[in-house]
Amino acid sequence: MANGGDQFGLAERPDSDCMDSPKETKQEHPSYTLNSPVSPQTASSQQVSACTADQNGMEGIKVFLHDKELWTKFDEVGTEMIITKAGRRMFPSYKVKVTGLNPKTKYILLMDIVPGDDHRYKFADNKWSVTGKAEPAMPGRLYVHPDSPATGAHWSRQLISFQKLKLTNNHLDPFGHIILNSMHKYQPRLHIVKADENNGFGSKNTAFCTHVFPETAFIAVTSYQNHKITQLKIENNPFAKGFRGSDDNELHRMAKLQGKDYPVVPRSTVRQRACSTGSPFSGECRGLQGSPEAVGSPYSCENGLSSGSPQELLRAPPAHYPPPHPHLQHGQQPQIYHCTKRKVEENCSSGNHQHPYKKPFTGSSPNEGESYYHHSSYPPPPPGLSDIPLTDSPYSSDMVQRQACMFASSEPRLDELNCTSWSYTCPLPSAMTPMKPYPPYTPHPPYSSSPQGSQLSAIAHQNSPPLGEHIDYNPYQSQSSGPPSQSSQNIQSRQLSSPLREYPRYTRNLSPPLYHTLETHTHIRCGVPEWSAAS
DNA sequence: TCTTGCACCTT
DNA sequence: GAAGGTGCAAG
Repeated sequence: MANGGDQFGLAERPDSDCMDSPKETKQEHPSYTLNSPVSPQTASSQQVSACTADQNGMEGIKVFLHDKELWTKFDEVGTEMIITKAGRRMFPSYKVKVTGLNPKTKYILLMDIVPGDDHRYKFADNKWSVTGKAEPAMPGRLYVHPDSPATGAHWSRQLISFQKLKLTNNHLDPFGHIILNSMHKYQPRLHIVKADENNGFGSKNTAFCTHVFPETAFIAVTSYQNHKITQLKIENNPFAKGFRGSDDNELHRMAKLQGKDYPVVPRSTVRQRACSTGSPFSGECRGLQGSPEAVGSPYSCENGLSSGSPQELLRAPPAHYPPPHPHLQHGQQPQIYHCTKRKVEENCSSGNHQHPYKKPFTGSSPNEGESYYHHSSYPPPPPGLSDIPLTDSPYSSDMVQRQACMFASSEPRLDELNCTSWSYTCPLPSAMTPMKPYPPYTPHPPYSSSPQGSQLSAIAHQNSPPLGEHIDYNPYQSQSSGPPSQSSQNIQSRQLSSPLREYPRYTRNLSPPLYHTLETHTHIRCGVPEWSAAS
Protein backbone atom coordinates (compact mmCIF):
# COMPACT_ATOMS: atom_id res chain seq x y z
CA MET A 1 0.00 0.00 0.00
CA ALA A 2 1.43 3.19 -0.94
CA ASN A 3 -0.72 6.13 -1.41
CA GLY A 4 -2.72 5.35 1.58
CA GLY A 5 -5.92 6.87 0.51
CA ASP A 6 -4.73 10.19 -0.60
CA GLN A 7 -7.47 9.91 -3.11
CA PHE A 8 -10.01 9.51 -0.50
CA GLY A 9 -11.34 12.92 -0.84
CA LEU A 10 -12.41 12.12 -4.30
CA ALA A 11 -13.20 8.57 -3.75
CA GLU A 12 -15.49 8.62 -0.85
CA ARG A 13 -18.54 10.58 -1.42
CA PRO A 14 -21.14 8.63 0.36
CA ASP A 15 -23.98 9.84 -1.62
CA SER A 16 -22.57 9.88 -5.02
CA ASP A 17 -24.46 7.93 -7.54
CA CYS A 18 -23.90 4.34 -8.12
CA MET A 19 -21.88 5.32 -11.04
CA ASP A 20 -19.21 7.67 -9.98
CA SER A 21 -17.42 9.98 -12.20
CA PRO A 22 -14.57 8.68 -14.24
CA LYS A 23 -12.12 10.96 -12.60
CA GLU A 24 -12.52 9.01 -9.44
CA THR A 25 -10.85 5.97 -10.75
CA LYS A 26 -7.27 6.73 -10.11
CA GLN A 27 -6.53 4.06 -7.63
CA GLU A 28 -7.89 1.23 -9.54
CA HIS A 29 -5.96 -1.90 -9.89
CA PRO A 30 -6.39 -4.53 -12.45
CA SER A 31 -8.11 -7.72 -11.75
CA TYR A 32 -6.68 -11.08 -12.35
CA THR A 33 -8.30 -14.06 -13.75
CA LEU A 34 -8.24 -17.59 -12.66
CA ASN A 35 -7.41 -20.25 -15.13
CA SER A 36 -5.19 -18.06 -17.10
CA PRO A 37 -2.73 -19.75 -19.35
CA VAL A 38 -0.59 -16.74 -18.89
CA SER A 39 2.00 -16.99 -16.24
CA PRO A 40 1.37 -14.79 -13.28
CA GLN A 41 4.56 -12.96 -13.84
CA THR A 42 3.85 -12.27 -17.41
CA ALA A 43 0.33 -11.41 -16.75
CA SER A 44 1.11 -9.08 -13.95
CA SER A 45 3.63 -7.25 -15.94
CA GLN A 46 1.33 -6.87 -18.82
CA GLN A 47 -1.69 -6.39 -16.72
CA VAL A 48 -3.67 -7.89 -19.45
CA SER A 49 -5.75 -10.96 -19.33
CA ALA A 50 -4.94 -13.28 -22.14
CA CYS A 51 -8.30 -14.59 -23.01
CA THR A 52 -8.08 -14.52 -26.71
CA ALA A 53 -9.03 -18.11 -26.97
CA ASP A 54 -12.41 -17.44 -25.55
CA GLN A 55 -15.23 -16.32 -27.65
CA ASN A 56 -17.90 -15.77 -25.13
CA GLY A 57 -17.38 -12.09 -24.85
CA MET A 58 -16.07 -12.23 -21.36
CA GLU A 59 -12.47 -12.45 -22.29
CA GLY A 60 -10.31 -9.53 -21.55
CA ILE A 61 -12.51 -8.15 -18.84
CA LYS A 62 -10.56 -6.55 -16.11
CA VAL A 63 -11.79 -5.20 -12.86
CA PHE A 64 -10.03 -2.57 -10.84
CA LEU A 65 -10.78 -2.04 -7.23
CA HIS A 66 -11.24 1.57 -6.47
CA ASP A 67 -9.57 2.97 -3.41
CA LYS A 68 -7.42 -0.05 -3.10
CA GLU A 69 -5.08 1.76 -0.81
CA LEU A 70 -7.87 2.47 1.60
CA TRP A 71 -9.03 -1.08 1.50
CA THR A 72 -5.51 -2.24 2.06
CA LYS A 73 -5.13 0.06 4.95
CA PHE A 74 -8.14 -1.44 6.61
CA ASP A 75 -7.12 -4.88 5.62
CA GLU A 76 -3.78 -4.53 7.25
CA VAL A 77 -5.48 -3.82 10.50
CA GLY A 78 -8.22 -6.33 10.02
CA THR A 79 -11.28 -4.89 8.38
CA GLU A 80 -14.47 -4.94 10.35
CA MET A 81 -17.87 -4.14 9.00
CA ILE A 82 -20.71 -3.21 11.24
CA ILE A 83 -23.88 -5.14 10.74
CA THR A 84 -27.14 -3.93 12.21
CA LYS A 85 -30.69 -4.98 12.17
CA ALA A 86 -31.61 -2.10 9.94
CA GLY A 87 -28.67 -2.62 7.66
CA ARG A 88 -25.37 -0.86 7.51
CA ARG A 89 -23.36 0.24 4.55
CA MET A 90 -19.90 -1.02 4.00
CA PHE A 91 -17.00 1.27 4.48
CA PRO A 92 -14.85 1.48 2.56
CA SER A 93 -17.51 1.15 -0.01
CA TYR A 94 -17.04 -1.30 -2.80
CA LYS A 95 -16.34 0.46 -6.03
CA VAL A 96 -14.75 -0.85 -9.13
CA LYS A 97 -13.85 0.11 -12.60
CA VAL A 98 -14.35 -2.44 -15.29
CA THR A 99 -12.63 -2.51 -18.63
CA GLY A 100 -12.69 -4.90 -21.50
CA LEU A 101 -16.42 -5.04 -21.82
CA ASN A 102 -18.04 -5.01 -25.17
CA PRO A 103 -19.53 -1.52 -25.43
CA LYS A 104 -22.72 -2.75 -26.98
CA THR A 105 -23.22 -5.85 -24.97
CA LYS A 106 -25.39 -5.70 -21.93
CA TYR A 107 -24.05 -6.89 -18.66
CA ILE A 108 -25.40 -7.39 -15.22
CA LEU A 109 -23.19 -6.63 -12.30
CA LEU A 110 -23.82 -8.22 -8.98
CA MET A 111 -22.16 -8.59 -5.68
CA ASP A 112 -22.41 -11.20 -3.04
CA ILE A 113 -20.56 -11.82 0.15
CA VAL A 114 -19.53 -15.31 0.98
CA PRO A 115 -18.05 -16.84 4.09
CA GLY A 116 -14.34 -16.51 4.26
CA ASP A 117 -13.99 -19.69 6.23
CA ASP A 118 -15.90 -21.79 8.67
CA HIS A 119 -14.67 -20.17 11.83
CA ARG A 120 -16.13 -17.89 14.36
CA TYR A 121 -13.79 -15.26 15.65
CA LYS A 122 -13.30 -13.28 18.78
CA PHE A 123 -11.29 -10.23 19.44
CA ALA A 124 -9.25 -10.48 22.57
CA ASP A 125 -5.88 -9.23 23.60
CA ASN A 126 -6.03 -6.83 20.75
CA LYS A 127 -6.11 -9.51 18.16
CA TRP A 128 -8.49 -11.71 16.34
CA SER A 129 -8.50 -15.38 16.99
CA VAL A 130 -10.63 -18.33 16.13
CA THR A 131 -13.08 -19.19 18.81
CA GLY A 132 -15.06 -21.95 17.26
CA LYS A 133 -16.97 -23.11 14.33
CA ALA A 134 -18.94 -20.75 12.24
CA GLU A 135 -22.64 -20.46 12.55
CA PRO A 136 -24.60 -21.71 9.59
CA ALA A 137 -24.33 -19.28 6.78
CA MET A 138 -27.09 -16.79 6.40
CA PRO A 139 -29.29 -17.00 3.36
CA GLY A 140 -27.13 -15.94 0.53
CA ARG A 141 -28.19 -12.84 -1.22
CA LEU A 142 -27.05 -11.11 -4.29
CA TYR A 143 -26.91 -7.40 -4.61
CA VAL A 144 -27.58 -6.50 -8.18
CA HIS A 145 -26.21 -3.17 -9.18
CA PRO A 146 -29.18 -0.88 -9.81
CA ASP A 147 -27.89 0.04 -13.21
CA SER A 148 -28.18 -3.51 -14.36
CA PRO A 149 -28.55 -4.47 -17.02
CA ALA A 150 -26.50 -1.94 -18.86
CA THR A 151 -24.18 -1.89 -21.79
CA GLY A 152 -20.50 -2.37 -21.55
CA ALA A 153 -20.14 1.22 -22.58
CA HIS A 154 -22.20 2.26 -19.62
CA TRP A 155 -20.27 0.20 -17.14
CA SER A 156 -16.99 1.28 -18.57
CA ARG A 157 -17.87 4.90 -18.55
CA GLN A 158 -17.36 5.46 -14.92
CA LEU A 159 -16.75 4.00 -11.55
CA ILE A 160 -19.23 1.38 -10.51
CA SER A 161 -20.26 1.78 -6.94
CA PHE A 162 -21.89 -0.71 -4.66
CA GLN A 163 -21.90 1.66 -1.78
CA LYS A 164 -25.60 1.35 -1.22
CA LEU A 165 -25.28 -2.27 -0.43
CA LYS A 166 -26.14 -2.90 3.19
CA LEU A 167 -25.21 -5.57 5.62
CA THR A 168 -27.47 -6.89 8.30
CA ASN A 169 -27.52 -9.51 10.99
CA ASN A 170 -31.26 -9.78 10.84
CA HIS A 171 -32.09 -13.22 9.62
CA LEU A 172 -35.57 -11.99 8.80
CA ASP A 173 -34.39 -8.97 6.96
CA PRO A 174 -37.11 -7.85 4.58
CA PHE A 175 -35.10 -5.24 2.80
CA GLY A 176 -32.93 -7.45 0.76
CA HIS A 177 -29.81 -6.54 2.63
CA ILE A 178 -27.05 -9.05 2.72
CA ILE A 179 -27.33 -11.14 5.82
CA LEU A 180 -24.21 -11.98 7.72
CA ASN A 181 -23.21 -13.47 11.01
CA SER A 182 -21.40 -11.35 13.50
CA MET A 183 -17.84 -12.30 14.29
CA HIS A 184 -17.52 -14.22 11.08
CA LYS A 185 -15.20 -13.61 8.22
CA TYR A 186 -16.53 -12.74 4.80
CA GLN A 187 -15.34 -12.06 1.33
CA PRO A 188 -17.20 -9.79 -1.06
CA ARG A 189 -17.28 -10.86 -4.66
CA LEU A 190 -18.19 -9.15 -7.85
CA HIS A 191 -19.92 -10.96 -10.64
CA ILE A 192 -20.17 -9.74 -14.16
CA VAL A 193 -22.81 -11.49 -16.14
CA LYS A 194 -23.47 -11.05 -19.77
CA ALA A 195 -27.12 -10.42 -20.29
CA ASP A 196 -28.91 -12.14 -23.06
CA GLU A 197 -31.25 -10.57 -25.53
CA ASN A 198 -33.87 -10.43 -22.83
CA ASN A 199 -31.63 -8.66 -20.43
CA GLY A 200 -31.33 -11.81 -18.51
CA PHE A 201 -28.90 -14.60 -18.61
CA GLY A 202 -30.72 -17.78 -18.78
CA SER A 203 -29.55 -18.93 -22.12
CA LYS A 204 -27.10 -21.68 -22.58
CA ASN A 205 -24.43 -19.34 -23.66
CA THR A 206 -24.70 -17.15 -20.67
CA ALA A 207 -21.29 -16.14 -19.57
CA PHE A 208 -20.17 -14.60 -16.37
CA CYS A 209 -17.10 -14.11 -14.35
CA THR A 210 -16.36 -13.49 -10.75
CA HIS A 211 -13.82 -11.19 -9.24
CA VAL A 212 -12.50 -11.32 -5.75
CA PHE A 213 -10.36 -8.70 -4.14
CA PRO A 214 -8.79 -10.31 -1.10
CA GLU A 215 -8.23 -6.98 0.54
CA THR A 216 -11.95 -6.48 0.79
CA ALA A 217 -12.38 -9.38 3.15
CA PHE A 218 -13.73 -8.44 6.53
CA ILE A 219 -15.13 -9.68 9.76
CA ALA A 220 -18.71 -8.74 10.47
CA VAL A 221 -19.30 -7.21 13.88
CA THR A 222 -22.12 -5.53 15.71
CA SER A 223 -19.72 -3.10 17.25
CA TYR A 224 -16.16 -2.40 16.41
CA GLN A 225 -13.67 -4.56 18.17
CA ASN A 226 -10.40 -3.10 17.11
CA HIS A 227 -10.02 0.52 18.00
CA LYS A 228 -7.75 1.00 15.03
CA ILE A 229 -10.58 0.15 12.74
CA THR A 230 -12.81 2.59 14.52
CA GLN A 231 -10.28 5.29 14.03
CA LEU A 232 -9.79 4.44 10.40
CA LYS A 233 -13.50 4.61 9.84
CA ILE A 234 -13.84 7.86 11.64
CA GLU A 235 -10.96 9.40 9.82
CA ASN A 236 -12.08 8.31 6.41
CA ASN A 237 -15.82 8.11 6.43
CA PRO A 238 -17.37 11.53 5.93
CA PHE A 239 -20.41 10.51 7.85
CA ALA A 240 -18.31 9.90 10.88
CA LYS A 241 -16.70 13.24 10.72
CA GLY A 242 -18.38 14.22 13.89
CA PHE A 243 -16.24 11.80 15.77
CA ARG A 244 -12.96 13.00 14.51
CA GLY A 245 -10.70 14.17 17.22
CA SER A 246 -9.82 17.23 15.30
CA ASP A 247 -10.70 20.80 15.94
CA ASP A 248 -12.94 21.18 18.87
CA ASN A 249 -15.46 18.63 17.89
CA GLU A 250 -14.48 16.04 20.36
CA LEU A 251 -13.98 18.45 23.20
CA HIS A 252 -17.20 20.13 22.41
CA ARG A 253 -18.97 16.84 22.39
CA MET A 254 -17.41 15.76 25.61
CA ALA A 255 -18.24 19.05 27.18
CA LYS A 256 -21.81 18.75 26.17
CA LEU A 257 -21.95 15.34 27.66
CA GLN A 258 -20.57 16.71 30.83
CA GLY A 259 -22.75 19.74 30.69
CA LYS A 260 -20.02 22.24 30.90
CA ASP A 261 -17.85 24.39 28.78
CA TYR A 262 -14.72 23.06 27.34
CA PRO A 263 -11.30 24.53 26.94
CA VAL A 264 -10.08 25.20 23.48
CA VAL A 265 -7.29 22.81 22.80
CA PRO A 266 -5.25 22.87 19.63
CA ARG A 267 -5.75 20.00 17.28
CA SER A 268 -2.16 19.03 17.65
CA THR A 269 -2.67 18.59 21.33
CA VAL A 270 -5.61 16.38 20.77
CA ARG A 271 -3.76 14.30 18.32
CA GLN A 272 -0.79 13.93 20.51
CA ARG A 273 -2.94 12.76 23.28
CA ALA A 274 -4.63 10.33 21.01
CA CYS A 275 -1.35 8.86 19.99
CA SER A 276 -0.14 8.53 23.47
CA THR A 277 -3.12 6.46 24.28
CA GLY A 278 -2.77 4.12 21.44
CA SER A 279 -4.57 5.96 18.74
CA PRO A 280 -3.41 5.29 15.24
CA PHE A 281 -3.24 8.94 14.56
CA SER A 282 0.29 9.77 15.27
CA GLY A 283 1.85 12.78 13.80
CA GLU A 284 0.33 13.06 10.39
CA CYS A 285 -1.53 9.94 11.00
CA ARG A 286 -4.42 11.04 8.96
CA GLY A 287 -3.16 8.21 6.97
CA LEU A 288 -5.36 8.04 3.99
CA GLN A 289 -4.86 11.57 3.20
CA GLY A 290 -1.21 11.55 3.83
CA SER A 291 1.72 10.38 1.89
CA PRO A 292 2.56 6.76 1.48
CA GLU A 293 5.24 7.17 4.02
CA ALA A 294 2.88 8.76 6.39
CA VAL A 295 0.52 5.91 6.22
CA GLY A 296 3.21 3.37 6.31
CA SER A 297 3.02 3.11 10.03
CA PRO A 298 0.00 5.01 11.08
CA TYR A 299 -0.25 3.02 14.18
CA SER A 300 3.21 3.39 15.45
CA CYS A 301 1.75 4.92 18.52
CA GLU A 302 -0.54 2.07 19.01
CA ASN A 303 0.66 -0.54 21.32
CA GLY A 304 -0.57 -3.97 21.97
CA LEU A 305 -0.77 -4.99 18.41
CA SER A 306 0.18 -8.57 18.59
CA SER A 307 2.25 -10.34 16.09
CA GLY A 308 -0.77 -12.19 14.97
CA SER A 309 -2.20 -9.32 13.13
CA PRO A 310 -5.85 -9.32 12.27
CA GLN A 311 -5.17 -9.14 8.64
CA GLU A 312 -3.31 -12.33 8.86
CA LEU A 313 -6.36 -13.97 10.16
CA LEU A 314 -8.35 -12.43 7.46
CA ARG A 315 -5.92 -13.50 4.87
CA ALA A 316 -4.85 -16.78 6.14
CA PRO A 317 -6.94 -19.59 4.94
CA PRO A 318 -7.64 -22.36 7.35
CA ALA A 319 -4.74 -24.60 7.98
CA HIS A 320 -6.43 -27.39 6.21
CA TYR A 321 -6.76 -25.26 3.14
CA PRO A 322 -3.22 -24.54 2.29
CA PRO A 323 -2.76 -21.53 0.12
CA PRO A 324 -2.00 -22.40 -3.44
CA HIS A 325 0.88 -20.08 -3.62
CA PRO A 326 2.15 -19.38 -0.17
CA HIS A 327 5.22 -17.74 -1.50
CA LEU A 328 3.19 -14.77 -2.44
CA GLN A 329 2.76 -12.31 0.27
CA HIS A 330 0.22 -9.66 0.47
CA GLY A 331 1.47 -6.82 -1.57
CA GLN A 332 3.42 -8.82 -4.01
CA GLN A 333 2.75 -9.06 -7.63
CA PRO A 334 -0.53 -10.68 -8.29
CA GLN A 335 -1.21 -13.49 -10.56
CA ILE A 336 -3.29 -12.96 -13.55
CA TYR A 337 -5.81 -15.53 -14.27
CA HIS A 338 -7.57 -16.34 -17.33
CA CYS A 339 -11.05 -15.68 -18.23
CA THR A 340 -12.38 -18.87 -19.57
CA LYS A 341 -15.55 -19.49 -21.31
CA ARG A 342 -18.22 -21.53 -19.77
CA LYS A 343 -19.16 -24.18 -22.16
CA VAL A 344 -20.20 -27.71 -22.28
CA GLU A 345 -16.93 -28.92 -23.58
CA GLU A 346 -15.05 -27.85 -20.57
CA ASN A 347 -14.08 -30.35 -18.09
CA CYS A 348 -16.82 -31.18 -15.74
CA SER A 349 -15.79 -34.52 -14.56
CA SER A 350 -16.27 -34.99 -10.92
CA GLY A 351 -12.61 -35.19 -10.33
CA ASN A 352 -12.13 -31.78 -11.66
CA HIS A 353 -14.88 -30.11 -9.90
CA GLN A 354 -12.81 -27.57 -8.29
CA HIS A 355 -14.93 -24.96 -6.94
CA PRO A 356 -13.79 -21.49 -7.69
CA TYR A 357 -13.57 -21.02 -4.02
CA LYS A 358 -10.73 -23.38 -4.19
CA LYS A 359 -8.47 -20.51 -4.57
CA PRO A 360 -6.50 -18.48 -2.20
CA PHE A 361 -8.82 -16.57 -0.05
CA THR A 362 -6.63 -14.41 1.96
CA GLY A 363 -3.55 -16.30 2.74
CA SER A 364 -1.68 -15.71 -0.41
CA SER A 365 -3.61 -13.20 -2.22
CA PRO A 366 -2.73 -12.29 -5.71
CA ASN A 367 -1.96 -8.78 -5.03
CA GLU A 368 -3.60 -5.95 -3.40
CA GLY A 369 -5.97 -4.20 -5.62
CA GLU A 370 -6.15 -7.04 -7.99
CA SER A 371 -9.01 -9.36 -7.94
CA TYR A 372 -9.05 -13.00 -8.41
CA TYR A 373 -10.96 -13.63 -11.46
CA HIS A 374 -13.24 -16.53 -11.77
CA HIS A 375 -14.91 -17.14 -14.92
CA SER A 376 -18.10 -18.96 -14.44
CA SER A 377 -17.40 -19.02 -10.84
CA TYR A 378 -20.44 -20.88 -9.87
CA PRO A 379 -19.67 -24.42 -10.53
CA PRO A 380 -22.48 -26.41 -11.85
CA PRO A 381 -23.40 -29.66 -10.28
CA PRO A 382 -21.36 -32.63 -11.19
CA PRO A 383 -22.38 -34.76 -14.09
CA GLY A 384 -25.50 -36.62 -13.43
CA LEU A 385 -26.73 -34.32 -10.77
CA SER A 386 -27.97 -31.63 -12.97
CA ASP A 387 -31.36 -33.07 -13.29
CA ILE A 388 -31.61 -34.40 -9.84
CA PRO A 389 -33.08 -32.41 -7.03
CA LEU A 390 -30.10 -31.25 -5.19
CA THR A 391 -31.76 -32.02 -1.97
CA ASP A 392 -31.38 -35.60 -2.83
CA SER A 393 -27.74 -35.39 -3.45
CA PRO A 394 -25.83 -37.81 -1.35
CA TYR A 395 -23.08 -36.62 0.79
CA SER A 396 -19.68 -37.65 -0.11
CA SER A 397 -18.53 -37.37 3.43
CA ASP A 398 -19.42 -36.01 6.77
CA MET A 399 -17.24 -33.08 6.18
CA VAL A 400 -18.85 -32.36 2.93
CA GLN A 401 -22.18 -32.66 4.52
CA ARG A 402 -21.30 -30.30 7.23
CA GLN A 403 -19.97 -27.80 4.82
CA ALA A 404 -22.89 -28.19 2.57
CA CYS A 405 -25.22 -27.44 5.40
CA MET A 406 -23.20 -24.64 6.69
CA PHE A 407 -22.85 -22.80 3.48
CA ALA A 408 -25.81 -23.99 1.67
CA SER A 409 -27.36 -20.65 1.35
CA SER A 410 -24.92 -18.21 0.08
CA GLU A 411 -24.08 -19.39 -3.30
CA PRO A 412 -26.36 -17.80 -5.79
CA ARG A 413 -26.87 -19.30 -9.12
CA LEU A 414 -25.86 -16.66 -11.47
CA ASP A 415 -26.51 -18.88 -14.34
CA GLU A 416 -30.10 -18.95 -13.39
CA LEU A 417 -30.74 -15.35 -12.85
CA ASN A 418 -32.67 -13.32 -15.23
CA CYS A 419 -33.15 -9.65 -15.15
CA THR A 420 -36.70 -10.06 -16.11
CA SER A 421 -37.41 -11.56 -12.79
CA TRP A 422 -35.33 -9.45 -10.55
CA SER A 423 -38.19 -7.48 -9.28
CA TYR A 424 -39.66 -10.68 -8.05
CA THR A 425 -36.68 -12.26 -6.62
CA CYS A 426 -36.25 -9.47 -4.20
CA PRO A 427 -37.00 -10.40 -0.65
CA LEU A 428 -39.83 -7.99 -0.29
CA PRO A 429 -41.22 -6.81 -3.54
CA SER A 430 -44.68 -5.47 -3.22
CA ALA A 431 -46.02 -8.22 -5.34
CA MET A 432 -44.70 -10.78 -3.00
CA THR A 433 -45.01 -9.62 0.53
CA PRO A 434 -46.83 -6.37 0.65
CA MET A 435 -48.63 -6.98 3.87
CA LYS A 436 -45.91 -8.17 6.11
CA PRO A 437 -43.19 -5.80 7.01
CA TYR A 438 -41.20 -8.67 8.37
CA PRO A 439 -42.12 -11.76 6.52
CA PRO A 440 -40.94 -14.85 8.22
CA TYR A 441 -37.76 -16.07 6.85
CA THR A 442 -37.51 -19.66 5.90
CA PRO A 443 -34.00 -20.83 5.65
CA HIS A 444 -35.04 -23.49 3.30
CA PRO A 445 -36.94 -22.95 0.10
CA PRO A 446 -40.10 -21.22 0.82
CA TYR A 447 -40.44 -19.68 -2.54
CA SER A 448 -41.54 -22.56 -4.57
CA SER A 449 -45.15 -21.81 -4.14
CA SER A 450 -45.23 -19.05 -6.64
CA PRO A 451 -43.74 -18.33 -9.98
CA GLN A 452 -41.48 -15.96 -8.29
CA GLY A 453 -40.64 -18.55 -5.82
CA SER A 454 -39.74 -20.93 -8.50
CA GLN A 455 -37.37 -18.48 -9.85
CA LEU A 456 -35.88 -17.93 -6.51
CA SER A 457 -35.40 -21.55 -6.07
CA ALA A 458 -33.71 -21.78 -9.35
CA ILE A 459 -31.43 -19.02 -8.39
CA ALA A 460 -30.49 -20.39 -5.11
CA HIS A 461 -29.77 -23.96 -5.79
CA GLN A 462 -26.25 -23.64 -5.02
CA ASN A 463 -24.15 -23.77 -1.99
CA SER A 464 -21.66 -21.29 -0.90
CA PRO A 465 -18.64 -22.67 0.73
CA PRO A 466 -16.23 -20.44 2.44
CA LEU A 467 -13.62 -19.24 0.12
CA GLY A 468 -10.94 -20.97 1.96
CA GLU A 469 -12.73 -24.21 1.93
CA HIS A 470 -11.98 -25.15 -1.56
CA ILE A 471 -8.59 -23.99 -2.33
CA ASP A 472 -7.23 -27.10 -3.75
CA TYR A 473 -5.49 -26.01 -6.80
CA ASN A 474 -2.79 -23.70 -7.66
CA PRO A 475 -4.10 -20.81 -9.60
CA TYR A 476 -0.94 -20.83 -11.54
CA GLN A 477 -2.01 -24.09 -12.92
CA SER A 478 -4.83 -22.44 -14.54
CA GLN A 479 -6.88 -24.66 -16.67
CA SER A 480 -7.41 -27.32 -14.12
CA SER A 481 -9.97 -25.24 -12.43
CA GLY A 482 -12.00 -24.58 -15.44
CA PRO A 483 -15.68 -24.51 -14.82
CA PRO A 484 -17.35 -27.79 -15.29
CA SER A 485 -19.72 -26.46 -17.76
CA GLN A 486 -21.56 -29.43 -18.89
CA SER A 487 -23.60 -29.64 -15.83
CA SER A 488 -23.95 -25.97 -15.82
CA GLN A 489 -25.56 -25.99 -19.12
CA ASN A 490 -27.73 -28.80 -18.16
CA ILE A 491 -29.04 -26.79 -15.34
CA GLN A 492 -29.42 -23.77 -17.43
CA SER A 493 -31.36 -25.69 -19.92
CA ARG A 494 -33.47 -27.17 -17.26
CA GLN A 495 -34.11 -24.21 -15.11
CA LEU A 496 -33.59 -21.16 -17.13
CA SER A 497 -36.04 -21.59 -19.81
CA SER A 498 -39.16 -19.78 -20.69
CA PRO A 499 -40.78 -19.34 -17.30
CA LEU A 500 -38.51 -16.48 -16.59
CA ARG A 501 -39.82 -14.62 -19.52
CA GLU A 502 -43.23 -14.59 -18.02
CA TYR A 503 -42.25 -12.21 -15.35
CA PRO A 504 -42.48 -8.51 -15.66
CA ARG A 505 -39.43 -7.02 -17.07
CA TYR A 506 -37.03 -5.55 -14.68
CA THR A 507 -37.58 -1.88 -14.46
CA ARG A 508 -34.58 -0.04 -13.36
CA ASN A 509 -36.22 3.12 -12.29
CA LEU A 510 -38.65 1.32 -10.15
CA SER A 511 -36.12 -0.71 -8.40
CA PRO A 512 -34.30 1.00 -5.62
CA PRO A 513 -31.01 -0.53 -4.66
CA LEU A 514 -32.42 -2.38 -1.77
CA TYR A 515 -34.65 -4.24 -4.09
CA HIS A 516 -31.80 -5.30 -6.16
CA THR A 517 -30.79 -7.93 -3.81
CA LEU A 518 -31.60 -11.42 -4.72
CA GLU A 519 -31.92 -13.93 -2.03
CA THR A 520 -30.48 -17.28 -2.61
CA HIS A 521 -32.22 -19.34 -0.08
CA THR A 522 -30.82 -22.39 1.41
CA HIS A 523 -32.79 -24.69 -0.58
CA ILE A 524 -29.58 -26.06 -1.26
CA ARG A 525 -30.35 -28.24 1.44
CA CYS A 526 -27.75 -29.96 3.38
CA GLY A 527 -26.81 -31.92 0.41
CA VAL A 528 -23.64 -32.20 -1.44
CA PRO A 529 -22.99 -28.89 -2.92
CA GLU A 530 -22.93 -29.12 -6.61
CA TRP A 531 -19.34 -28.23 -6.73
CA SER A 532 -18.28 -30.76 -4.22
CA ALA A 533 -20.27 -33.75 -5.20
CA ALA A 534 -17.29 -35.43 -6.57
CA SER A 535 -18.37 -38.92 -5.90
C1' DT B 1 -22.76 -9.56 22.34
C1' DC B 2 -26.23 -6.96 20.89
C1' DT B 3 -29.77 -3.17 20.66
C1' DT B 4 -31.16 1.34 21.00
C1' DG B 5 -31.35 6.34 21.17
C1' DC B 6 -28.57 10.00 20.47
C1' DA B 7 -25.65 13.88 18.58
C1' DC B 8 -23.26 15.00 14.73
C1' DC B 9 -22.46 14.91 10.22
C1' DT B 10 -22.99 14.62 4.82
C1' DT B 11 -25.74 14.71 0.96
C1' DG C 1 -34.73 21.56 5.88
C1' DA C 2 -35.12 16.59 5.23
C1' DA C 3 -33.23 12.24 4.89
C1' DG C 4 -30.13 9.28 6.17
C1' DG C 5 -25.17 7.59 7.38
C1' DT C 6 -21.92 7.64 11.40
C1' DG C 7 -19.85 5.91 16.08
C1' DC C 8 -20.83 6.28 20.98
C1' DA C 9 -22.44 4.73 25.22
C1' DA C 10 -25.96 3.06 28.17
C1' DG C 11 -28.49 -0.81 29.08
